[in-house]
Amino acid sequence: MSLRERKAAKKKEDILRSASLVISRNGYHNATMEDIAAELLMTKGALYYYFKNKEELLYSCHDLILSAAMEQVEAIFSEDLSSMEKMKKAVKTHLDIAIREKEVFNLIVKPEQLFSEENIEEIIQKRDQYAGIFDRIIAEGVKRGEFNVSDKKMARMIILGATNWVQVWYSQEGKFSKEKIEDIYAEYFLKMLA
Amino acid sequence: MSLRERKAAKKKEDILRSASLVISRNGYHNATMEDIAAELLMTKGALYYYFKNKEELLYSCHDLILSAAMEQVEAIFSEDLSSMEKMKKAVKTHLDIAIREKEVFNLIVKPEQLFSEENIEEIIQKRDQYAGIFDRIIAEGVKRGEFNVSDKKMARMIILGATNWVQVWYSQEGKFSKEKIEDIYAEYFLKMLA
Amino acid sequence: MSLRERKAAKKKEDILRSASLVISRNGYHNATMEDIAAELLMTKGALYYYFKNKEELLYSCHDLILSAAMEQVEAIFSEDLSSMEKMKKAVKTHLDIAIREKEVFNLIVKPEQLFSEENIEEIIQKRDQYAGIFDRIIAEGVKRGEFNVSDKKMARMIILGATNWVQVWYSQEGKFSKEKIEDIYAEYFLKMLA
Amino acid sequence: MSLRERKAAKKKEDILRSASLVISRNGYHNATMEDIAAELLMTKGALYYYFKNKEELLYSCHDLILSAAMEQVEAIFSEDLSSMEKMKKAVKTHLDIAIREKEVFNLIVKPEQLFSEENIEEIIQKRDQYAGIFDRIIAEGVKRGEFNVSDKKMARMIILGATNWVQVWYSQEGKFSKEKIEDIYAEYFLKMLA
DNA sequence: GATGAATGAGAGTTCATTCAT
DNA sequence: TATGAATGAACTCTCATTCAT
Repeated sequence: MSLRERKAAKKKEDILRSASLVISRNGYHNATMEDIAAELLMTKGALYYYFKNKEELLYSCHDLILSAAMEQVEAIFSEDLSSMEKMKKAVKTHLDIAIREKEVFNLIVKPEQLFSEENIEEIIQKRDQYAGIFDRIIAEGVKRGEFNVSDKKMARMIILGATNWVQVWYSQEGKFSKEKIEDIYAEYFLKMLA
Repeated sequence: MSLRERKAAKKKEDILRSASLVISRNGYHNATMEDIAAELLMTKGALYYYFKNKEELLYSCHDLILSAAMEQVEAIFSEDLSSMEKMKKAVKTHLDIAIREKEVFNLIVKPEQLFSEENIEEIIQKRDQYAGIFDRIIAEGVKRGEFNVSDKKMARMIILGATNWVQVWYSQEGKFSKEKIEDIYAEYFLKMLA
Repeated sequence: MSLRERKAAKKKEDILRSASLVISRNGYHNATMEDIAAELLMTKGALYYYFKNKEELLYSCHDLILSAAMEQVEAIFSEDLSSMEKMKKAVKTHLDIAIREKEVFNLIVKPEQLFSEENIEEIIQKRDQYAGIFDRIIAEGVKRGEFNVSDKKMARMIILGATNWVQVWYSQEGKFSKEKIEDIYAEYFLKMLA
Repeated sequence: MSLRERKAAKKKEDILRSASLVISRNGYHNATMEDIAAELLMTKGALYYYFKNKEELLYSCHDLILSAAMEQVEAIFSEDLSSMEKMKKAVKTHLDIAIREKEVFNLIVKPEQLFSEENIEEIIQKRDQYAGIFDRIIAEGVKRGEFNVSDKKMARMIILGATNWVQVWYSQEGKFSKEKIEDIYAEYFLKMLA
């Protein structure tokens, strides 16, 4: 990658970060291109130099975070740990991202309403892929005799649902630290899976 | 209440129902005043006779559903049942509404972004009040020795979070019936609380 | 048609007239919705109450004129006249409209570049239909022995091409009156067809 | 002319050719600087090294073609031929260019709308000069007794109008070959002038 | 000479809201 | 009470043009 390309890539990342920020502040639907640009002291026109349109900018934003999350959780699955340990770490990772990326994470929620057909399929697929890692952890745990669940998929949905929800109510001012929350959530889930 | 007032109240309810429908169909941000009015064969101008503005219409919409939910869950709490039974019924009720009212239910999720200061406080308060009933069920269960949890509030958050999340992925075509989902969810939660 | 409807229809016509005017003044591509609205002391937003979008407004504009032209020329064809008389009158009518509606008439020229697939077919069809009347006049003249042409279609193309071109150079200030132009054109064409 | 200047002149020609191509493909108003540059694997910024702005580029484009046409038709006029032969050849040449340069040729149509005062005068003048050659052919033919027309200018306008119009409907797929069209047009015109 | 990047003005479009009738 | 009509602000997107490097 040439210097130019690296610079451009960096700029794209900056824009994505700015977009994430604005989305977090104003919510997805009130995040205008103007806002996103202003955050970087650019004009909105410049954004179109890097992204075809708003949808693609937002799509990239979403993709960036989901890809990172996937990488991390996949790595955890590959570690040499008990299934309970894996789940504990995976939940913590997921919570960590869900809290940190609050709003952007939310784009995953209703992609059908935000994205057009071009992108929607890839999004759904990636989302399923991500959820699939949790399924594999659970399945492995059941096989190893660590977990005992009546329905694996439903268990995963409860886990991801509850953790996704965290970003709805979580705020720095809350009485619980992020670490504390992560511990308690993991504990409850393991109890549920046991 | 005079006849005129009763007529107006009825019309308001009609509008709210229409709004719920449109929101469920198009998603919150794509529900225009025009759409809502069209559903009732009115013109959008008429809506302003009954509601000050869009926010208030949406607020009422949200309030209607939350109030109904509260009433039902409160009733369950007052019944003469074991805490486990109460929780099971409450979860089922909550799931039932979350699935049926999909989108409108979502207004609860990010009220800060949708409503202005005037309404926001009341919404948060009502939401907390609703969550409080679940807190009371858990507290009662702990006192009675039915439940055994390390942190009550967190347990409630997991339960409501997971159930709220249902509407994100649930769709009639899914392989699980609503009843089946309700049973499994209740089972997992009770295991978690035990 | 109710009073309301008639009022709306009248307004639509006003807009069309205004659009024609602005197009004539600024040229097709520089005629903005703002300009068209300003001409009527409206705001551009109001135009969207009457027309779905700019294309449809322009399409209606074009359709109005072409339809009127068609009606007139069709009537001439039905008259009890010699083919030469018919052609003379048809050419005059065509020239009359081409001169009066200068710019709007030009929309017919390159519809492929201005209109989307939805409208394009209908436009082409109508245009062909209009040209068809001239074809019929020529064919009739040939059958009656009044005209003597090697290729009917090509003759029509020359006639319509030359008359369409009039609006390119014609301007009130020119040394020829409209009537004079019409006479000379007709004379030349008849000589060509003889 | 220095080497440098010659190089620049060559590049200018390349750009003009590219511009013609893009205009022909997309139509005048949809030909962006970006498109024109891309055709030459340049960036649009570079175009501004050779041309002051878009208008001047387009002006040059137009000028190039008109100049070439003028040269050819002027040469025909100077040949030792009957007026009828001259007109036949001139018409064929004109048709040839009109068909080949379709869109660019169209710039001539409404120069008032495309060019600013700076260029407009020169364009009109050149256009009149070009038309003048046809006038001279006709005048010569009249003097020689080959042609018999009531109004020379009008005759020329019909001829150029009809031929200009060709590019509106002509397309390779048509049932007539370019040669056939040229023959028929010439035949009709000569009949008209006779 | 040429590029990548940015600007800024303006276009079309949408929609909550208002108001005379 | 309700409607038709209009407003105005906001938004996405485009493109000719500029300029440091």
